[in-house]
Amino acid sequence: MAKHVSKTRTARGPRERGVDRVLKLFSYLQENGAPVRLAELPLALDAPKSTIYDLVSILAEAGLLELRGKDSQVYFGKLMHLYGASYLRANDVMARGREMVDALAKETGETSELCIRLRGKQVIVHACPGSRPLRISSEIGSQIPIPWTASGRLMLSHMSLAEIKSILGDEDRTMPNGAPIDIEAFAAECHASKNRPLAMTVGMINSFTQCLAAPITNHDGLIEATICFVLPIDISDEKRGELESRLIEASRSISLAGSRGVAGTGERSMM
Amino acid sequence: MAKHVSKTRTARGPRERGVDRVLKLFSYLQENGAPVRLAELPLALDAPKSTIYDLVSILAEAGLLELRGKDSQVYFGKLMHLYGASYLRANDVMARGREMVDALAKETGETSELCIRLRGKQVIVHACPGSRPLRISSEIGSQIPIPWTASGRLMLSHMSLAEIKSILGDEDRTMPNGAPIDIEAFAAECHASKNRPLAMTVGMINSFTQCLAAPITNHDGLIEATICFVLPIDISDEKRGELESRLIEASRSISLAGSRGVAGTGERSMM
DNA sequence: GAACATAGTCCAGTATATAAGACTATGCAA
DNA sequence: TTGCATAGTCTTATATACTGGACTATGTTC
Repeated sequence: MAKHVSKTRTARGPRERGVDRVLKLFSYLQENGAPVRLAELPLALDAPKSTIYDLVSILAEAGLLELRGKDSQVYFGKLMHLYGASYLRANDVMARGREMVDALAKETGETSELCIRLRGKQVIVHACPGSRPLRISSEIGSQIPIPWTASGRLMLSHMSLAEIKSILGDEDRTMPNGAPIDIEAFAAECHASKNRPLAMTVGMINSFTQCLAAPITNHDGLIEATICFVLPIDISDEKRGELESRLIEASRSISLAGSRGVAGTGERSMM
Repeated sequence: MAKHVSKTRTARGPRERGVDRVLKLFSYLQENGAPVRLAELPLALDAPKSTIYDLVSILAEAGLLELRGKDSQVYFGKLMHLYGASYLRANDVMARGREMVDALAKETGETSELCIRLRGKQVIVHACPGSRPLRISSEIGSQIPIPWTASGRLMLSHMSLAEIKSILGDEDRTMPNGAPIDIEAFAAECHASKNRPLAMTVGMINSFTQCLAAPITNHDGLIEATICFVLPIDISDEKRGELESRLIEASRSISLAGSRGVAGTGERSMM
């Protein structure tokens, strides 16, 4: 009894669920970053032609996708934008995070980013390039494994070892240099960053940048996102000190949980 | 052989497709405008509990929805926002439309809106309230039947009678006062507004506002959206003249089709 | 405590969505 | 023309997603 073979979403049977195909389709479009020919999708997604044509026509009719031109370029549609905007409206945290990124970049001249976590990946949802002659910029929407970043550690700091294991896919368990991570040690690092107002990565992804990150918490005190500076590695200590305190201040001001000393011990009370 | 009972998406069998349930779920969340208790959804959507719990958990895991709090409030998730932002990035027309709305509102002090069409409805995707003491504002995301607006007529101007019939649902075929519309006459009105640089509705939705709308076209010359002013009905002719020309200028500047001299009078024949 | 209400989980049967693949359509080249 | 390649449509079968409904869990009222 109770085999539960396919509890995971990754099950690969002879048939796959429509919803799952849709999720993969969205993900592929996002990854691709630009419209894709409809005829190309079945191959790209390793899915039957009939299924894809069917689903795309449903989604396009609904407005979540859009078909354009005579070669049927497929991409996200207006409805997706509308829903995305609704998300923002309901999430002061995220909306204010975006504004803060713009403000910080303008004020300090440094590249600023707003990051979230999706499963075992960190995603840049908003960024504003700094005014340095040599711009350090990352593509919006680009995803990197959580263990590669300090801000990722912040975002996992409240999770148990088991939870951390469950969200990290196989491909998220190696470092940029290819070395496999030690999960237990990694989880310990995450827990160590709990309640820290700031995290920092030096030269982890590439050798000429460092990253300062601060957590943004929602009303439940959970870390929903991080706000970051991406800096050249040779910045002066003085300058960095300034940026650090500015970032902490920023993250306090947009976080909703009472960072009022209690920090986490609150009654939950839920508005 | 070939009955095709259910070519339409509206088919109501004993079972309904997962994708369709998902679309309705999204639509309901959007309509509701705020998080909804998970337990409430099966009733609201007239769907089986098991199905909804299943789908929501998939979508939440993926990040398209988010579950919050101990009473499981459901709403759009971060991934939706990310995809919506991708849509914007790929659509200069739409992105610039939003900026223009903000600029117009600031410059003229009048309420400005960006509208699109979804099936037979017009949707406000972006708005910026004016600076009048008595603000005229509409909810972002609110939907009204196409025939109620002038900007709706613009958005249908390129469609055949048959197409117009096919996109208008039953509920889109009555006027605000309850009178049914005459489709043929309505289609003629749409066609009449083809290539017009401006459309105008006076007191159609309520008796104290008028609406000026101008089309925004994409690279294919199709009308993707409209940009509008919502004005009090008693505005002076002089002021209105100013706003009209400003709006036309704005729509020209963000439209992508070659408004290069040809500007409406060119080929294209049409009536 | 018992009685009830509200939330959420789990399981097995069957209506049907997915998938395979034949088919049509279009374009391009020899 | 024929041959080949790429796009898209349509139909049938069967693996399974959706469903109904029983079940557990939690909270509230008497």
